[in-house]
Amino acid sequence: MGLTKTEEFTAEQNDLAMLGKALGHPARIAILQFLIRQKACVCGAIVDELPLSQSTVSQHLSELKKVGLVKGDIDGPAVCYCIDAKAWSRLKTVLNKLLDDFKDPSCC
Amino acid sequence: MGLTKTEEFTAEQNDLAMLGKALGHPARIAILQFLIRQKACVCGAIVDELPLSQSTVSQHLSELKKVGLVKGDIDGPAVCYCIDAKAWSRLKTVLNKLLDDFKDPSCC
DNA sequence: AACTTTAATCGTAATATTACGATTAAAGGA
DNA sequence: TCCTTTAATCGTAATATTACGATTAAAGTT
Repeated sequence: MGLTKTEEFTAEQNDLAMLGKALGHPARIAILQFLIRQKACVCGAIVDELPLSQSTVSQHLSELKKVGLVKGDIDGPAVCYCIDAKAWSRLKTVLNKLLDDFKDPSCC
Repeated sequence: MGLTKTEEFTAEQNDLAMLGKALGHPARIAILQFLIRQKACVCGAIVDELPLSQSTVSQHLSELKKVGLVKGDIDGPAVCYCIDAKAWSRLKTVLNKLLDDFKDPSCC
């Protein structure tokens, strides 16, 4: 086992879970915060900022790219990463839909 | 390895990551949605709703309890679960702080 | 062409997560 | 008291994640 039963859940549930998972590591939160703060965002600058090796940072970046939150533009031998505005706004929508659905305690 | 370097990140980053991780599985999203929808929320009802075994659901519930999003009140031999309104509102605050920090593409 | 810089990928080891059946513990009912 | 119901925990197996060093690939420079 150890294999998530993706097929058994709705697309919305899997979508939210994928995004949540992407946010589920402090290094990836740190990367996103850094990309928000900085306007220039060469990969090397992220590596310098984080207490992790280059290969590990690259792995985290690739998770964030996989869910689309971050995109990278090749710039010479370097890569300029940044937040994908469209994906970010979708993240907000999807997450706020869940967050705002809960209104009233009313139980327990 | 395989061990997250928690000490190297800020409390805020770890906090956000913990919450994100809790949302990072479709079963846990489904549980939260169910708890939002239903007002009564006996554990057995959640097990019936999900395509997972009782023990697996219990494990997911315990993850959600660990981060405080869900609390359980013992009610005879059953347990009534519900969303912790305070934790939920903290989740909203913390998450929206991150989400709203990003304004402008301006890069790449 | 040879060299440098930059980032992705490979290989590997350790730890974590997911899932299930079986067992246990707690509470109520017969 | 014994039995039933309900949910947590245990034990276990499979898969996933995290992290690193080493290597590779791509792009520019000399």
